[in-house]
Amino acid sequence: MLEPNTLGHVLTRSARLLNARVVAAVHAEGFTEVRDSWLGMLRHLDAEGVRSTVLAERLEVTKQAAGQLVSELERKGYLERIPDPTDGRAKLVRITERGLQAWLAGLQAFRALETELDSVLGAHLLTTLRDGGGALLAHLETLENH
Amino acid sequence: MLEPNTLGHVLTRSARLLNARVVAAVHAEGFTEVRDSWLGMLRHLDAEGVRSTVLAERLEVTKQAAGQLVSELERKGYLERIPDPTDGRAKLVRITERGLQAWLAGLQAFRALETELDSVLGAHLLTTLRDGGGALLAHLETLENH
DNA sequence: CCAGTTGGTAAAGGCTGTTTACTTATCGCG
DNA sequence: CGCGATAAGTAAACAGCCTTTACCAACTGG
Repeated sequence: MLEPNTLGHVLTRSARLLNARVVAAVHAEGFTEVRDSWLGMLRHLDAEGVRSTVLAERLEVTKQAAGQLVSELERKGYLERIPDPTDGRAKLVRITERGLQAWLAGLQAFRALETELDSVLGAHLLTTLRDGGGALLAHLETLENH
Repeated sequence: MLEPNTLGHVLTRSARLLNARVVAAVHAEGFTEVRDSWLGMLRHLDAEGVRSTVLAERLEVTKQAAGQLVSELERKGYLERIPDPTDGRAKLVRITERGLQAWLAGLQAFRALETELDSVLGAHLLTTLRDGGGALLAHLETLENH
C-alpha cells in the first residue's frame, strides 16, 4: 500500500543477505558454529586484547550483552579472556588462532563477493554505497544526539 | 582489526536509525505502542485485505511469525481479521482506521526526514542509495536462488 | 582512608523469530 | 463422488539476542 519506506527496507535486506553470504562461506570452511552476530564483535578486536566494556561501547549494547557474546565465543574456542595486567578487575578479550582462521575465511569470502559484485554491477557501485551510506549514517548519528 | 565488512555495518546501522526515527515520530503522534517490526508488516497491506500466509511470504518469515505479529497488531487495534469469502480456511488481514492513521503519521515522518536529508546531503544521495541498494539487493537475491 | 567510580558477573525476562506438530478446509483427479 | 495431497492457520516450546535490575570487587582522587 502507499509506497513505503523502501530505503529502509532495501538497506536492511541487502545488509542481511550480505552478512548471510559471508557467514555461509565461513561455514563452508568448516567453522559451522559461526553466526551473524559474531561479525559485529570480531570487527572490534585487535591483537593486544580489548576489554569487554570497550566492546560494549563500540557495539552500542550493554556490557552484559557484550559479556554474553564473548562468553559464547569463548566456549566455542574463538576468543579467550586474559587478565588485564594494568587493572585487577579487568580482563582482555583476545582472538584465538581458531578465531583468527575463521575471521580470515570470512574476510576472504567478503573480498571475493566484493569483486564479483563489482564485476557485475560496476566497480563504482559498492564504493558509492559505502561512501553514501557512510554520509547518511554520519548525519543520522548527529540527529540522534539531538 | 583488519578492516572489516564495513559495508554491511553501514547498511545495517543506517537502516536501524532510519526506522527508529520514523517510529519515534509516530510515537510523538500518540501511537506509543508502535514498534519497529510493524513497519515491515504494514508495508505489505492493502485495502482489500491480505492473507497472513501472503504476508509471511513477503516478509520472508514463517507463517507462524506473521500470524503472531498480526495477532499483536490486532489486539492493539491496528489490524483486523475478516473471513475470506473465497476460502473457508483463510482470513484476510486488513488495516483499521486507527492503523491507517498511524501508518500515515509514519509516512509523513519519513517524507519529512527524506526532505531534510536531501537538503543536507544533496538531493541525489538518497536516490543513489535507493537505486544502488536496489541493484545490489536484486543481484544478491539472484545469488540466493543458486 | 574511604566515598565514588569502573569492570565485570548473575538472574530474570522481553521481543522476535524458528521448529515441530497438529486441525481444518480446499482442490485435483480417477 | 470420494480420497489423497496440499494449503491456511493455530499452538506450544524454545533459540538468539538483547535489556533491566542487582550485585561484587578493584581502582582512584581528594
